Amino acid sequence: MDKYILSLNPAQKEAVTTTEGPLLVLAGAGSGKTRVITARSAYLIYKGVPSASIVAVTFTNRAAREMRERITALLRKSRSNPPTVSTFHSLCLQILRKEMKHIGLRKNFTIYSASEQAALLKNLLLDISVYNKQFKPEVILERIGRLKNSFTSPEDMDSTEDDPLSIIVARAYPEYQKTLRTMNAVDFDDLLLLVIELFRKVPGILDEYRERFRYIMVDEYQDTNRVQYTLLKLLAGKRKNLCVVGDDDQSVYSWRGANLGNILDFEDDFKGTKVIRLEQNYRSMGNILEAANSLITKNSRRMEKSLWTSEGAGPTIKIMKALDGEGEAVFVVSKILHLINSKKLSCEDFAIIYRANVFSRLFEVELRRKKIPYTVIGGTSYFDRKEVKDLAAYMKIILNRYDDVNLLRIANLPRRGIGITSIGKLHDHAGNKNIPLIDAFSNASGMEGINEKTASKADALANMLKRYRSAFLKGKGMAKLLSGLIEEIGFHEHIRNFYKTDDVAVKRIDNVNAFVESLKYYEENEKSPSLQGFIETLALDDKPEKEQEKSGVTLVSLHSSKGLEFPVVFIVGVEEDMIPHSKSLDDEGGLEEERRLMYVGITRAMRELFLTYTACRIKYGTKTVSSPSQFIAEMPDEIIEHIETECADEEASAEEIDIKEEYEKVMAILNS
DNA sequence: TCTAGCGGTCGAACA
DNA sequence: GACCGCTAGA
Ligand SMILES: Nc1ncnc2c1ncn2[C@@H]1O[C@H](COP(=O)(O)OP(=O)(O)OP(=O)(O)O)[C@@H](O)[C@H]1O
Repeated sequence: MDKYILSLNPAQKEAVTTTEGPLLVLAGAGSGKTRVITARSAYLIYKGVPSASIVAVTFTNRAAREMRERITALLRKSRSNPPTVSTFHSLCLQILRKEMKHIGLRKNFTIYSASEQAALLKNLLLDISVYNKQFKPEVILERIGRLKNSFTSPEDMDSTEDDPLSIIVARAYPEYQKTLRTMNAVDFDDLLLLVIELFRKVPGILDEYRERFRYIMVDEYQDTNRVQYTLLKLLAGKRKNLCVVGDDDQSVYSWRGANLGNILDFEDDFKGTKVIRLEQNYRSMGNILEAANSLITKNSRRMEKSLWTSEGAGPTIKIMKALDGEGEAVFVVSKILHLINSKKLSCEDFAIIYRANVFSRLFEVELRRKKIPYTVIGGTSYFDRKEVKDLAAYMKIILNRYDDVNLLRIANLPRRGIGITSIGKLHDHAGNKNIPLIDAFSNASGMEGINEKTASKADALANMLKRYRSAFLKGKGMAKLLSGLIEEIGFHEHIRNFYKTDDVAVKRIDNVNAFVESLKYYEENEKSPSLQGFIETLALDDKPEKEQEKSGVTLVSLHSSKGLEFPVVFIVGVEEDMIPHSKSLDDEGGLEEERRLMYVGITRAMRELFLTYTACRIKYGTKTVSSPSQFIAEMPDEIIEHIETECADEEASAEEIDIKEEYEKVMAILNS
């Protein structure tokens, strides 16, 4: 520990040893902000503060996991437990699970993912007959989310707006909240909002948590929203031992309500705040830093900060134009191979960073072709696969019998003779009688418009789910149970029917098996495993350590790359309409946020940075001409170098023919 | 009630 | 290109 403290610079040291009162660490990329939080946590414990009194909040579960590991390593000698390190959402979920009775949530409530939210909203719009194809559920959800995150309850909604979308939102929002509660479900926003509601309603509980979390630290503070801010303010209470670190230039989540005001006004909101600036960058070589600095100064709305490095200039920044998306992938991967061989770098030293997750595919194909291992962060994981989501839906309705959305999903999957019309009738019946859908299934016999055969099928389904419910809730041998369920519903046959070709079906079945495996893994590695716990893991994307193998080249979106670092970084698809994204430009301040995103990407690089773009790209199935991003021109000419690609890799042209073939093969694997 | 096939659409990022 | 919703026909 002492040694670690010594390795900090004076400004960092001051931040670490200022343990009481509000503290704002404001600093640019790579200046050691995260390290301050890690060191400060360890320092507090070292000074005798119980670990249980400390909470550090990070933005992603991945970041939380890494920080926990680092702190644990620092504490090795003292044999203390690590403090709570968690995201806002996980932290709030933990609180809600314990205190749910105070705010009317029932046991085993479900967290709805984006697609479940959309399914719920769509059903409900149809029910109250305001469904309008023009306004997609996602658009309405975004508006609802914005209302929720500005603490606008359905009651105090401004009803003076009369454009069609606002009218629909006004009708949908109250229903949406009501339906979530009847289904004993919450969305991501609710996790935080309900905790705030709880704290306001039951001050005793708030006091309890204030006593418990005496020291609060927040990483990536620039990306917190009003709700998160409110939560922090409540928790910090009079003690105000709140330490936040952030960089206004790295605020890239305005679409989730991130509010720069939180960081800009921190000093006003917390009187007596100590502000510490860190100015030395320990991550990047000079040229990289210069490119980042000169880009970001094009933004008008920012806090002045300086950032320097004691490192040399290092290599120039390489800009590369490829013919098309595939050419870009071929170039990047051959460059990686080349650097691995010539500079003794390992795969883990490389990252390929893109604006949109779809980009990962092209690179995955090429990496596989060259047999280079890689890890994709974010995007659609195999937990998002249809067959996995179907099984998860079974588990969710088993866990929470009010979860109509997931019951609807699996009611006739695999086909069991309960068709759309019957489901519609059952749904209406449940709605009229105010009972959960599953009860309508059990009482289907004799219901108008439902024939006996269907009724008995519905009843059988309800019974089966009930049977599994009592078995699963024991929390033991769940993987076996799931296998049994898969068998009983004939899921494998269903998949074989559904996907005509053997190849694809086999892959899908592999996914199913992998899902069973991950449940098994969870059971074996969790102190007190439960169905609920496993499902939460899925919802919060909080996978256990070992399952998250982090080896090989990293593929990651610009957003998720925040906080990471790599010796060599490729930012790909650096094109107009991509970065800046065409859809971002309508928003107020959209261009500046895109520039910050680019800034985040650039500053991930330690030694070498490549930016690539294409001459044309396939968009929505048609070839479109692309042009380099305006951000490229915003970097000083002296430090950039344009390099040629055509024939950069001699093999490439010779292998051209193979590529097509292998491409198809690999795509088939990836798609399954 | 289910399936195949067609046509329209396309707003990315995350817990 | 991929996904969704609709329609025709079994
Ligand atoms: N005092 C120091 N001496 C040497 N290296 C340091 C020091 N502080 C931090 N570093 C190193 O600098 C790099 C960046 O640190 P860190 O991730 O904490 O920065 P950050 O400000 O959180 O960056 P970002 O905002 O870009 O996420 C890390 O590799 C870290 O180990």
